[in-house]
Amino acid sequence: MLLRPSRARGLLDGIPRRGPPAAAGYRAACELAPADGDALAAYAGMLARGFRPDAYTFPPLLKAVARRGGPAAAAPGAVHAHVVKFGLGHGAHEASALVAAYAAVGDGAAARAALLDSRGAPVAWNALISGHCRGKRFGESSRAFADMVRAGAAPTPVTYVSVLSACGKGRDLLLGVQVHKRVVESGVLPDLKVESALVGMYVDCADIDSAWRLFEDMEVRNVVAWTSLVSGLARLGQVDRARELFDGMPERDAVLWTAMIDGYVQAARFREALEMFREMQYSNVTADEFTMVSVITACAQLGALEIGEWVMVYMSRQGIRMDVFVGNALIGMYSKCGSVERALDVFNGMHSRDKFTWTAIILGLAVNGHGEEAIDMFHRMISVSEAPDEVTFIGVLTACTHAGLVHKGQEFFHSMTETYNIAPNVVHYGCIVDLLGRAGKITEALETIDQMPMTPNSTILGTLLAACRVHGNSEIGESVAERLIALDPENSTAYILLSNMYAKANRWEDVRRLRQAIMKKGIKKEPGCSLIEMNGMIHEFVAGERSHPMSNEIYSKLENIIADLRNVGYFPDVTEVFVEVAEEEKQKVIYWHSEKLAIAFALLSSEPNTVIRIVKNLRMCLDCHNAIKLISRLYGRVIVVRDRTRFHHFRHGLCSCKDYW
DNA sequence: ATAGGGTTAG
Repeated sequence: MLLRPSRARGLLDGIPRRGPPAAAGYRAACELAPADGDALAAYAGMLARGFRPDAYTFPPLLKAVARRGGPAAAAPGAVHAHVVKFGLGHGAHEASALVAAYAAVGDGAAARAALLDSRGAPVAWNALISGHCRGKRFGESSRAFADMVRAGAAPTPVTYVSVLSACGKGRDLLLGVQVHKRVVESGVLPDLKVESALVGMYVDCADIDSAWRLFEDMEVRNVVAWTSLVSGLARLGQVDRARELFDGMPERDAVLWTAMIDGYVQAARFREALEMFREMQYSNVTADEFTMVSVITACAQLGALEIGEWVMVYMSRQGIRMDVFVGNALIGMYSKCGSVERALDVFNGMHSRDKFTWTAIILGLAVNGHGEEAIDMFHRMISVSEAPDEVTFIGVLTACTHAGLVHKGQEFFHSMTETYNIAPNVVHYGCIVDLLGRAGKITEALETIDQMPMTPNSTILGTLLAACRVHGNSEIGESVAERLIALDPENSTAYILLSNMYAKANRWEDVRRLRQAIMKKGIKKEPGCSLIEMNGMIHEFVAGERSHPMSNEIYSKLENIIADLRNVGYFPDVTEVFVEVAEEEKQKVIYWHSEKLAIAFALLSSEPNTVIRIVKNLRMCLDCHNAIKLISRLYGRVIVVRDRTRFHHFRHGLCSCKDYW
């Protein structure tokens, strides 16, 4: 028996306090719906008022504690001390909850000890299996199952559900098939829950055919099985098939709706995801935290800040908790909408944070040009003993790039292996190439690529090529472009960057030659596309297109804007025009770039002085960058453009990227 | 008490 009174005291001392006052929307959401940390607060309050815990007190408390993870991992021990202190250590409910909590936070030994306390009750074994599964130790789950069988405990349907879930999440099809056989031999079938779990296991192991077969053989089908199939199909890239299935379903609950919404998110069909969410509300199914995560992610990708804000209101109205997942998603959304302040509000208001929270805020700060603050956040993360992972370091390295901290970035890069035992992957090397490239150290950047232990991919070569373009190093640039084209002949970025580089070096003959080669090969530039949200609607603009209902107004507004710009010295820079057309045509091509259309639309439709936020699918061209700088000054507007790789915050005629992108 | 769907990068 583990008894640690110090931990028990720690429980009462360590009750999370509320963060500093935060903006109204999410604070309402927090207050209406206590987060996990508040379960401990409620318990402490109960003791302070002199109430004694009973058999119903600890299981939910343990569940909340186990969910928190991270540095709070010691907490099950603290609750355990109280369980013993109040003489409740012998109930099967407490024992199972303890087993599950210990297993979920990764304390396998304590979990087994608690299991012994329950004298090996089947429910406690189930708790061990599912607890390990919650803690993402799937191998431990199946080991627990094997031990259970060996110990002679009788598996229940929940046992099979739990171990099948572990097989699926661990992507262990071989083991899953073995368990399936055992299920058949055991005689529990037909059992709706077990059958659904089998379907889910095959789906998770990407064996959709087996999943289908099982599903079709089920005499009675429930929402769980349907849901597994829907999300499985979506995950395998067959969203439309998932949708057909969804449409044919007799009954739809929140989980199924969420699976469908998330299916669209996974397929990068974000507008349809939001459309589904709208339909979900019409159908009077109440969304939950899971739904919100998918919806918020869709908003993030679309840069749909207004809808995102509305989602906050919806959450507080519906009493949906702002748990760690929702909070993390919100930080990502505000960051991706270019609103660091709001991202920080959410971060500060969160009761419990995990490594994803820290990583999200570090990335959010870094990518929006607050490099130094991002690095401060990293130090804070370390000081609260949250372990960084490889993604955290992408944020940290990006921060160094944006702050121009070459030496510091290299130090962090080395610390990955030396201090944190994280092997750098190609993306980390890409960050270093970006870091060096931005500082003009092109040769060192090239050396980094040639010396790294993995083969360079097209992204990292593209990063170097972009650096060559900015710094006018056409010598290295040409050879990098050649490598890039050899690696990925259809990659239009390579041609565009190379062409831009020639243009910068006034090598017009080479530009012409390259353009002809591109035409001959039939390589098409992905059309430029910009999104802007206005009054809760997402408007899409494609370069040169007139599909928007306000097109006539927009194009004439654009003419006025350009006339205004010319009055203050703007001259169209057509050096980066990719297509081979006459000079006047090139100007039109430039004028009708999607972000310019979106800005014209925004100037027509939005309130004065409001921030204009645009999401673009490609890298911005030099001319748009120049023009938008001027627009921000001339019209007194802050304009935030999120392009494929970075953010541009235009204000008073300047851009946060300092003209490097 | 144990059970289906979730968060960070490119």
